[in-house]
Amino acid sequence: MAKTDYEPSVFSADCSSRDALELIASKWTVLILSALAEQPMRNGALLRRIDGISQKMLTQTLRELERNGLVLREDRKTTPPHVTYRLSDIGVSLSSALITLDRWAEQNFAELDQAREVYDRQNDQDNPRPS
Amino acid sequence: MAKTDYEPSVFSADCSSRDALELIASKWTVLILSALAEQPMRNGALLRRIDGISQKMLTQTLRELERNGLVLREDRKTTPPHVTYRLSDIGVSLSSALITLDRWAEQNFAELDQAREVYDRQNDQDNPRPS
DNA sequence: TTGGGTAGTTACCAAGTGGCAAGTACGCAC
DNA sequence: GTGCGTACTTGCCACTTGGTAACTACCCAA
Repeated sequence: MAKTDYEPSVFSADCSSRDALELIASKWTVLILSALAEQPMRNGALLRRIDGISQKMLTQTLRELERNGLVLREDRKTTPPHVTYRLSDIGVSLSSALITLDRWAEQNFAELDQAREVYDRQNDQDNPRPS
Repeated sequence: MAKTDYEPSVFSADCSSRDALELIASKWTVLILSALAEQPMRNGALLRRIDGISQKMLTQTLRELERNGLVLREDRKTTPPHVTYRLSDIGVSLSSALITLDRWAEQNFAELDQAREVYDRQNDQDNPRPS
């Protein structure tokens, strides 16, 4: 049961830091936490900010983040519903690392695209489709 | 076709920086790049360093990283085979951000575990399983 | 001729991810 | 009482992820 007997390392499958890594190293997690780092948001605002996310994935990911204490959910219990999500302290501590990832992706995606093109072209040459 | 017409942002589903984010924000990617940041390694060494990874996922992820230019594959074409993987320059530029994630997970997983326990206990109370 | 050593590849299968669309809840304005 | 607005929840279904195990390739040593 006690997983903390191990030297805590993400390289060890038994250490629950691996679980933590799996949670935070996911596309929707990165985007949601980055969005909430800008400012606290409601469900609808997140839906609009994060292009392409579905209601289902948003709710599902928010629940998981809330469950792990990274996001706080404030429900005013009004009608119509008014629910606000914000980062917890520990969520804030994570968000800067995640935003670094965002920026890296935004600054370097062109180079990745180019490398992919080169690689695929070479691969097509190596394995030419027999006509 | 030209995706760069958009303001490049991971929040836009059409920007290929989103694809880049999806590539780098994955568990095995983070672990492999972090391992290679320590030193260049061969297939077997990576298998040993990254506890729990299968040969299949290792090869698959390495290919994808190579395809995107983050990892360089050096094959000595000897028998028995001797293949070394190392980070490219752009891979190195990414690795520090990824290692920050590793460290965050290692330092904070206990707090996440605790939050999860609290959340689940409350949830069980709210929805008691009818006996 | 058989087995070892390295780096794979392939087939099969179970579980998870994620989209879409329809349904739920509920008090308020009309 | 009908519909609106918000925040979900559910069911269905396709696609992806990822594990296991067996197989390939090649040269060398015993």
